[in-house]
Amino acid sequence: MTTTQLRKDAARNWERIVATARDLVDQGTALQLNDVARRAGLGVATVYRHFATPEALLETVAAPCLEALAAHGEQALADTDPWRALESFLSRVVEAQVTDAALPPVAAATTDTLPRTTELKRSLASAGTTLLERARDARAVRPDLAAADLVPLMCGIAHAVTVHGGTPTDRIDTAHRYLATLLEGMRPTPPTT
Amino acid sequence: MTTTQLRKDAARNWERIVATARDLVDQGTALQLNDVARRAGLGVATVYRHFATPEALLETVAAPCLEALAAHGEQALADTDPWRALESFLSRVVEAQVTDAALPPVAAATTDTLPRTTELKRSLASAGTTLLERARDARAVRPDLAAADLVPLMCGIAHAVTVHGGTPTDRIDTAHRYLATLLEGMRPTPPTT
Amino acid sequence: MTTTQLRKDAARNWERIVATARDLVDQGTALQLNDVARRAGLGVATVYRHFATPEALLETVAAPCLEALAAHGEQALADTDPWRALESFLSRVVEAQVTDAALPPVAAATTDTLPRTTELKRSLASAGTTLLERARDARAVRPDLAAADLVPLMCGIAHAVTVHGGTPTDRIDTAHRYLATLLEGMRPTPPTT
Amino acid sequence: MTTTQLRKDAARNWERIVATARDLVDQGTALQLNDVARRAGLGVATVYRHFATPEALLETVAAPCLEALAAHGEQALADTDPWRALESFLSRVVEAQVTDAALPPVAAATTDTLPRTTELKRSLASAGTTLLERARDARAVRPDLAAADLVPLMCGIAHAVTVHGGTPTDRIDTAHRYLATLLEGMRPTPPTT
DNA sequence: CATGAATGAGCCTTCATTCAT
DNA sequence: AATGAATGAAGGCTCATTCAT
Repeated sequence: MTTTQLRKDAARNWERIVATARDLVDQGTALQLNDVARRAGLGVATVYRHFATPEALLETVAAPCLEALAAHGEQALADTDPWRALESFLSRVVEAQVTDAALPPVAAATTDTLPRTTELKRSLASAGTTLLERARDARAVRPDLAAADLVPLMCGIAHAVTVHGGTPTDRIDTAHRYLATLLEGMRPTPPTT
Repeated sequence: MTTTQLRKDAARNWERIVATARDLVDQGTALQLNDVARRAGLGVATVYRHFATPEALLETVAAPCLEALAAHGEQALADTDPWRALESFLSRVVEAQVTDAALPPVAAATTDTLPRTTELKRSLASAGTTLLERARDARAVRPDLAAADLVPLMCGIAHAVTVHGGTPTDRIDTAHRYLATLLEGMRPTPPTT
Repeated sequence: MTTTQLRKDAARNWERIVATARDLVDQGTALQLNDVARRAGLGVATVYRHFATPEALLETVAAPCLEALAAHGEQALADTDPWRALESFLSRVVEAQVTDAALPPVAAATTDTLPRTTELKRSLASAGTTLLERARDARAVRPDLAAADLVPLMCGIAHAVTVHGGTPTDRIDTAHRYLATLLEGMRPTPPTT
Repeated sequence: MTTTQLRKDAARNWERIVATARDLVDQGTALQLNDVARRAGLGVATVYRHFATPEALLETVAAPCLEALAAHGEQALADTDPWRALESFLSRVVEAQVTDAALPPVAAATTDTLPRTTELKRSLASAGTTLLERARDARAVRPDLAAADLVPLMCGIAHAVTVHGGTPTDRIDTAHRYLATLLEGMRPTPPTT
C-alpha cells in the first residue's frame, strides 16, 4: 500500500492536481501551487493540503517515472552480461531525464521533500551501484569510477543535451551519443604492451 | 581601447557595481539589481544605467574569466601536440566553470545580452573547433564528435560536478576525473585485430 | 441579479475600496491602486483582486451615476414634448458631468474596461439618439445634428465649465448657461421670409 | 525685442530643443525634459537651463501659434461687420486648438509658467472681449454672454472634437460644425411677436 | 555654459501562504 | 475536507531633478 487511503473525492482531487501539474511540467512551466489550483479548478488550500510545496508536487509528478526506472534497474540485474546491463540501465536513465522535464530537478536535488522520493532515488542508486560493481568485478569498467559518480554523470549528460538543444527527437539521439562517448571512456584502458 | 571612456566617478561606480556583483555571485546569490545597488551604496537607477538587466551584469562579471579562457585557447593552438592542446584547453574550461559561478549560466545561455559576450563565446568556440579539428586530423579523436558538442559537454561536466557536490577543492578534482573519463571516450576506438 | 454573489467579507472590502476611491475622486486625486489599498486599510493584492486596473475602479465608481442617468433617459422618453424631453435629458447629463469627477474621463474614453460600463454608455447613447431623432422628426432641432455629436458636445460643455472654474454651485449654473446657449443653436433656423 | 540676446551656440541649442519638443507634441507624446534632451542630442541640464519645466517648454512651443492668433485678433478688429469679425476670430481659434496639440493644455491652464504666455493669452482674451462687446452693442449676440465665457467655450469645442475623434481633416470639419452650432446659439433670440 | 551620471522616491505588480467561511 | 479571499513583503522599473566635472 503506497498511499494512505483517501476519501473518494479527495482522491479525485489529488489526481486532478497531479495531472494538471504534469501538463505544466510538460509545457516547461514552473510549478506554482496557486496556478495549479486555478487550472485544476480547485481551491488553493486544497492543493496546499495535498502538497505542501511545489517541490512535493514535482516529486509526485516525477514518481511514476522514477518507479519505472527502478523497475528497469531490477530487470537489468537479471542480465548475465554485466556491461550490457549497466549500459542498458544508464541508457534508460538518460533517456528518461531528457524526455521528462520533471526528472532533472528531482535527480539533481540533494535533499528531497517526500520520503517516497528518497526511497526511489535510493533504490535507483542502489541498482546503479550493484550494476557498476558487477561490471567492475568483470573488468568491464575502470576501477576508479565510484558509484557516487553515476547519478552526477547522468545529470551532466542530461544537462549537456539541454544546452545542445534541438527537437525532442534530436535530444534523445544526442543523449545516446553523449552517453556512448562517456561509456567508452568508462571502459578500462587496455594494457599498453 | 575596448570600452568607451567613462568619467572618473562613473568608472568608480561601475567598478563598485561589478565588484559587488562578483561577491554575490561567489556567494551563490542570484543577482538582483536593486540588491546590488543597496549593497554597493548606490542609487538603483545608477545600477540600471550601467546594466540594463541582471544578465548584462552577470555577463560583465563573467567577462574577465572568459577572456582568460580565450587567451588560453590562443596559446593552446601553439602546442604542437594536437591531443595535448585539446586536453589542456578543455581542462581549463572545465576548471573555470566549476571555479567561477558566473560562468555556467553564461556558457549555457543560447542568447547573450552583451555583444562582448557573444564575441568572447564565439572566440572560445572557434578555438575549441580548431583544436578539435586538428586532433581529429591527427586521428587523436573519434570522427563522430562535432565541434558543436564541445560546449554542451563542458557544461554537462560542470553540472555533474555541481550535482556531485563537495568542497571547492573536491570539485576541481572531480571535474578533472570526469573530464578525463570523457576524454578517454573521445579517443578513436583502436582497431580490434 | 447583476453581480456574482460575493462572500460577506469580500463584499465588505469591495465596498470599502469603492468608497475610498470615491473619496479620492471627489478630492480630484488620480486613482492609484496602492494608494487606495493603503487608505482603505487593505492589502494591495486585495484591491488588485477586485479591480485589475485603476480604470476598472474608476468605472465602478462612476457606475451608479451612469445608471441614474440611464434611468432618467428612460423617463425622458415618456415625455410627450420631444424638445423638452431632449433638453431635460441633456441637462441632467451635463449636471452629472460637472458634479461628479468620475464621469468626464469615463465618458470621454473611447474604450471601456468593464462590460458593464460599455453597456451603460450604450444605453445612454441610445436614449440620446432616440430623443434626438424624435426632436428632429418634430422639427425641433436642426437636421444636420448627428446622434454621434451628442456625447462629444456634452463632454465639451463639461470641459468648458471646468476651464471656466468657480465653486461647485457656480459650475452648475455655468453648465446650464452653456447648455442653454448650445441648445439654442441646435434649434432649426427659422425660414428667413 | 522678445528674448534676451543669447550666445550663438546657446541660441542654436534653444532652437533644437524647441524643434524637438514640437515634433514630440505633434506626435502626441507628453513632453519629458530628459527625453527631449536625448532626442535633441543635448545634455539634460542644458534643456533644464533653457526650460525649467515641461510646461515652460510647452508654452514656448505654443507661443508662435498664440502670436498668430493674437495677430489675427488685431486684424479682426478692423472688420466693419462686428458679427463676421467675431465669427472669423473664433473660427481661427478653434481651428488652431484642434490643429495644434500644444494649444489645448496651454489654453485650459489657469496659471501660466512664462510671462510671455500670460501676455499672449491676455492679448487674445482682450481681442475676444472687444469683438464680443462690439457684437453685443450691435445686437448681434445675446446680452447674457460674458467675455469670460469665450475661452472656456472654445476649449470646450476643442475638447468635444477630440472626443468625437476622426482624422485631422475630419476634426477641422467637426470643429466648424460645432462652432457654427454654438454661434447660432449665441445670436440674440428674435422677439417672439 | 554644457554635460550626463547619480539620485531615490514612488509606482506597479506578483506570489507564497494563511485563515475565515 | 474544501474553498478562495486576503495578505503584504518583495521585486521590478521609471522619471524629474540635482550636481560634480
